[in-house]
Amino acid sequence: MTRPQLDEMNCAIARTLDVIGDRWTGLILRDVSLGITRFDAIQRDLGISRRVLSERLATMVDHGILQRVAYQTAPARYDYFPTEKGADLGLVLLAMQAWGNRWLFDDEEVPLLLRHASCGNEVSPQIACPECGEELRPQDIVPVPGPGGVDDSAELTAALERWSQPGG
Amino acid sequence: MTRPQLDEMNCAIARTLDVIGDRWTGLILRDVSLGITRFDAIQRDLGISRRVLSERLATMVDHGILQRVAYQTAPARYDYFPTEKGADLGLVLLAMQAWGNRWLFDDEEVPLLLRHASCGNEVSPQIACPECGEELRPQDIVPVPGPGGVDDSAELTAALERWSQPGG
DNA sequence: CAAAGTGAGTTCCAAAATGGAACTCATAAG
DNA sequence: CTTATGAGTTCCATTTTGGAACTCACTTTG
Repeated sequence: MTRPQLDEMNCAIARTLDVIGDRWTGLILRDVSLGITRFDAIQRDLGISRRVLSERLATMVDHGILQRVAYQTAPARYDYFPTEKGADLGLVLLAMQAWGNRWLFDDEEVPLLLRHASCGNEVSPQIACPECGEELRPQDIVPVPGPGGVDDSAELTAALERWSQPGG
Repeated sequence: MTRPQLDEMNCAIARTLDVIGDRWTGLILRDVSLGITRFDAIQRDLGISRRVLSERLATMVDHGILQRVAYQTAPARYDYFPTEKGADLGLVLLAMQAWGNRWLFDDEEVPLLLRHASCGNEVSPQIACPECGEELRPQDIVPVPGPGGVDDSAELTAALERWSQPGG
């Protein structure tokens, strides 16, 4: 086993990390979403090695989160755009940005704010419960086994049982 | 420059990725949050190399997202718990889980659902605008420069200008 | 009392991933 | 004819990783 087989783990977080769990993929997606869509522009903006950028773009296309669109032929030149699947990762990026703004910058040093286009307000996104509308804090959430059954490790099984105990 | 200096980039996502941007940190935090709090238990659950786990736990403590608490001395043995800063990363993990459940599993194969404790419903978290309450989709958000000024790359400056143009 | 088990690491090596610079190839611009 | 642009690829030295074995301080089992 060379890289860990995260994509075969029975866990949505593990499989998601198989797609975006490295230092560059998230930043490439950010650039592409902001409109920095070409190889050289991304390379200059991030300072990433061309070798790694080339390989990352290819796996992102493989994973279906980016699409590669020629804007000219002879010589072939390309833009990269997020697919729907890739754009949907925007929520993950937003959550990272909100966390980074809160914990890694002083208030007056925050480099980029997020504005909700339809209401015009600056926002630090909160996750809300789509059922009751309340703010959803991580500590308000309990994990419950899904329909996919649980062929989990002994450790996880034990941990999940602890959640369903009274004191959980 | 050995590792890329993401933590010095003027970008909240980059700095956040400096903290959690690898294949293991998110999963370790998941385990610890679920109640798998000890070295050997995490190692068995994830199948991570002991060498890497040891190093990751140390940097997570350095970054202030985990705390290491002795539950016995002689020999010293430890639990790891999320700090407030670490627990706050839960939103990022929730967003990853929601994305993974949606895009990487068939409906009937989803291994773990999330239940909102106070309302009892299963949820796939949505990000909501705290100002107007509407669901916040990534495409509804425009980036605007924050108080920290922008000593950005030419690429990013150009991209941000494009956002504020009519067609943006 | 000896042997085996538990828990949290550390040490070592081979294999894989990375950064960075130089190179390629096609075409356009001066 | 020289330089520039854009999207890569090739090569090498350095880092990071996986994995197995080892350590050290007890505790439990027989």
